[in-house]
Amino acid sequence: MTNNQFKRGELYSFITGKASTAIARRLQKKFNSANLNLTIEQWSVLYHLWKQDGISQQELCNASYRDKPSITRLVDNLEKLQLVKRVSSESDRRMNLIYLTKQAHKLQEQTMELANETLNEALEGVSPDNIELCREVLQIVYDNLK
Amino acid sequence: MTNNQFKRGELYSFITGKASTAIARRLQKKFNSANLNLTIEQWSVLYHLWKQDGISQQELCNASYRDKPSITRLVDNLEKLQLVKRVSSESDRRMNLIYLTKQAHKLQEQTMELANETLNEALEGVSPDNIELCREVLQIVYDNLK
DNA sequence: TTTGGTTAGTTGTATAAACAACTATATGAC
DNA sequence: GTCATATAGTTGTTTATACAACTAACCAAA
Repeated sequence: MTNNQFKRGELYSFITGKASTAIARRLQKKFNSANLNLTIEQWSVLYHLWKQDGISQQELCNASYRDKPSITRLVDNLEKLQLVKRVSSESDRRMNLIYLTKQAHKLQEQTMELANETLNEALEGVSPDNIELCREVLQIVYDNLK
Repeated sequence: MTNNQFKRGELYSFITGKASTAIARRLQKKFNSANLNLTIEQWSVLYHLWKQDGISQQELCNASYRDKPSITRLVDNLEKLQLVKRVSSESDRRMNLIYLTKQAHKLQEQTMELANETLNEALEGVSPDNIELCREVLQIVYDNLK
């Protein structure tokens, strides 16, 4: 019984923590080695803005699965680093539209390359089919819980 | 090129964040609903102590993939909650051996049941074979990066 | 037994997440 | 138009993580 519980627990630990934190740490170390003064969380916000610039903080919340205070503070820090600018929306003055600076645009290519590099290292020895299957399982997990 | 980068990025987000944080959040909500005044991180430390009581903080670091300051503070908070006690080792006075309290032992069954419940909800609709395959992929990812 | 290096743990500081309480703006019913 | 309600964002507080610098204890070579 207890034994069985711990078997599930091992499964739990694989799904929740180990692999994902290992990837994040590896990428963070690559950023640090490249003297990019940027956290993975800040990068993940830039990532959404590279896809679509000038979206609101609320849209950043939805895209990055964070709550509003988290985005407020991430945008605060990104503004301090002069990587984004808050621009009050003309049509709805409650909204801040977040725009990338020139400096942030310059970061895209280098950081995405480091992210791809990290992913290649992480998935070495895993077949494309198994990568896709794993991705599908994780998507189902997310959909089951959201 | 940029397009290709973003395809990898999507894969990246699945592996790193969404599924695992969704599971952790769901379990935390179950703890809160049950009026268990306990964070997932605190629970994960108790989890290792349920397997083996009286291990050192360093062993907790290794088991839970955290650095020493993280464990120091988690043990601080668990001590405040009267769930563990630090006992200085007789054989090596540098070491603290961490022991569960009676109260912590009582939490095991209930919290493991909630964890199993969460895992069942998360993996609904995923075949055992695919669960195992996904677990193996995540193990390889971890081994590749550690 | 002294010295130098290693290991276990703590403390300081910065960043981030979760939750609650708050302000300001917009919107819809009347 | 006024008022209730909803939405966008901010602020305060607690907990957690990462990294660096630190103390205390151990250990081994001289």
